Amino acid sequence: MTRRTNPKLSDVARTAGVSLATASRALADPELVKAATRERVREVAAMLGYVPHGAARALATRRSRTIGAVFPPVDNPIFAAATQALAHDLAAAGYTLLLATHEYDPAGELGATRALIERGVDGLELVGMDHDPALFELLSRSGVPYELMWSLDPSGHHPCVGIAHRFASIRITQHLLDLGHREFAVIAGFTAHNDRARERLVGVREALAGRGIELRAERVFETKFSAPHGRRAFIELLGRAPGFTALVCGNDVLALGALTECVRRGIAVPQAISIAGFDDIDMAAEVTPALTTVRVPGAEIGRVAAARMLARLAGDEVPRQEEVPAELVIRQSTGRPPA
Amino acid sequence: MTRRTNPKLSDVARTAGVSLATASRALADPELVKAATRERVREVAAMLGYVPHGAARALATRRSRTIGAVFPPVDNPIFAAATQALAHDLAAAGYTLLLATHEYDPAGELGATRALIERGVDGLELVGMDHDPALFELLSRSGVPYELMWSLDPSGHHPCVGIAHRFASIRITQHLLDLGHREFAVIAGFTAHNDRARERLVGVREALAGRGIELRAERVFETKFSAPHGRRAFIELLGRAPGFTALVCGNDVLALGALTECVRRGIAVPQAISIAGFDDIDMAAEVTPALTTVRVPGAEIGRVAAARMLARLAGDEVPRQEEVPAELVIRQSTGRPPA
DNA sequence: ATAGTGTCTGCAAGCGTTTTCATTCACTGA
DNA sequence: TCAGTGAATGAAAACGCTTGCAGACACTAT
Repeated sequence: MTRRTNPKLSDVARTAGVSLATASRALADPELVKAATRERVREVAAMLGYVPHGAARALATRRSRTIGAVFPPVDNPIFAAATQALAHDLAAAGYTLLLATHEYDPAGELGATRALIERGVDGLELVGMDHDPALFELLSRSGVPYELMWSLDPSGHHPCVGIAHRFASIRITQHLLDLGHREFAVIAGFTAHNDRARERLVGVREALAGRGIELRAERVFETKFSAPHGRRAFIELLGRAPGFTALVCGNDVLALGALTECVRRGIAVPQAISIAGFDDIDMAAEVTPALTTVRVPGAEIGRVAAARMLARLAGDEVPRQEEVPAELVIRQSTGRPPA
Repeated sequence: MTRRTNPKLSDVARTAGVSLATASRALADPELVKAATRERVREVAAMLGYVPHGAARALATRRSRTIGAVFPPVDNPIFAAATQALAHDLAAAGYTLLLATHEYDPAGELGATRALIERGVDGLELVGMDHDPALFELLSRSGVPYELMWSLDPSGHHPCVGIAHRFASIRITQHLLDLGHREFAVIAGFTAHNDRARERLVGVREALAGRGIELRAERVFETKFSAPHGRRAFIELLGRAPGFTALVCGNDVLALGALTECVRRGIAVPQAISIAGFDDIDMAAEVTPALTTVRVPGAEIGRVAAARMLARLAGDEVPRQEEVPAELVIRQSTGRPPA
């Protein structure tokens, strides 16, 4: 069997007995062509199993109907939720998601972004504010519309949708302060190249400073976002500067790691130590004790980002910044400090 | 400021004082052009901020350097892990991932697949064996190389990489049988259009049948893969046909939902009820009691799928089927049944 | 009859690359 | 000196689609 090449539009046109232009219009701008012709073309297309050639179309129309997204690892549940929402909502509007990830490194992110732009994405979704200046330059040169997800831009310069990390962090810290805690420790994500991690840490510091409490340097540990790393960080803190009664974690995954270690060691949570997370991933409500955290609506961010991008591509105006609510969720992992 | 259009290759060529052909070669086939010329072209390209136009290149070369993947919701941690691995490994080889998802529905999957093929993907990754016949027809018509991930094809017809779900399910059920359990219940994922869910359920039935035990219909509940759904299913089973001492779940997310409800109700796990999951997501090891489960190496599946696809695109032969190991992981959520 | 008005269709010029084929040019060896 | 060789370059033809423009045609209003 000879591997016959896929039928192209000219084949459809010829078989249907119309010109290339008419065939194109019959499929793309149905109202421009007489009903009978249109039907004939469509039937022939279906019969031949015609599949449009996206690259050719993209070349002619200068649009790829493709949106790029550059994420840190999407196996982080919160990014997975956003990716899912993004892919789903874009697909509903006829767009497809080109996904690239990086390991929280500026070089990887820049390369990934460049790859997406080369693929001709119509728009680009990025995470956070911290980016290589070369990335912003690339963005403005290429003229691709973009959105920064997750954070809000203090400079008001970039279109973005996200939450106020620092403020949310202040609130959860105040919750612990209000419970009576004075001895704090923090397991943060790496703050280099990550404004979310940084702002959350700053939030803790500010909230404490507001009550005249200083966060001791040896009570802060930066690590990778994973449960095992969270556990190890907790062990490290316990060894290095014990005596804290409240542990604020950079995200839920880290908090769950710390929580597991507590269970393992028989440290009562929250009676001996209170633990707070950030993100409110699905599991936060499922573990015991359920985790006090800040709900970061990842899926909602993905949805809003998709909607904003689609609106912009349709020529509509959207607010420069869009804040989604980050709600404090008090569960069982935080309580009064031991007397 | 006039929005100057992006420089194209002809601009680079003119500025560098060479022909279009030479410019193209200088960037793509460096060895074909004299070192001096090559350098000049490259410098000009960098200076002008030239970014190749992917659609034009794809049209000319008939390759997009893009791989499509169609997943069920990627916010399921196990699929998220595979997506991450896939995107990462493809990127390392200069390919980008076009991601589409669906809600476990054949129509959505078919549409998503068609969209990817229209985008001109060089290869396609799908999940599982259950697909609309129209999808397979589309696949063979278009001639796009594809891989089925997650399962193994009993017919040996399709290229695939995955695990033997039924066998793994039999093993974890036998583990429970060996502990002395005789009263089983199952929370399964929806088995329609999902061979993994179906095979896992069949595995439980077969293992029980092997010991002369029948799985009662009212002890089986199919539901959506989410922790809340798992919890509700558990409550339903408890109300409908109590008395089971072993609960086998279609995946870890369902199992964690059931586990949470046990903790909530003070049902001792594993003393009163043993719970087994499937997948070994990160959280399985973090909860208390830690979950007995089958390790499905999602990231590994993604890696192997990427490697196989890249090899095939490079013209290499790969084995038609590749099985990745699915290991039984015995933790604390399973034990002897109550006397 | 004639001009005027739409509606439908076709021609052909792009879109920005890659790649085949031919050409030029500087060498080489006889 | 001259054909022969190989390396470097250029001209131009694809790749498969969209779309501006103009023509053909059937009407209607004058």
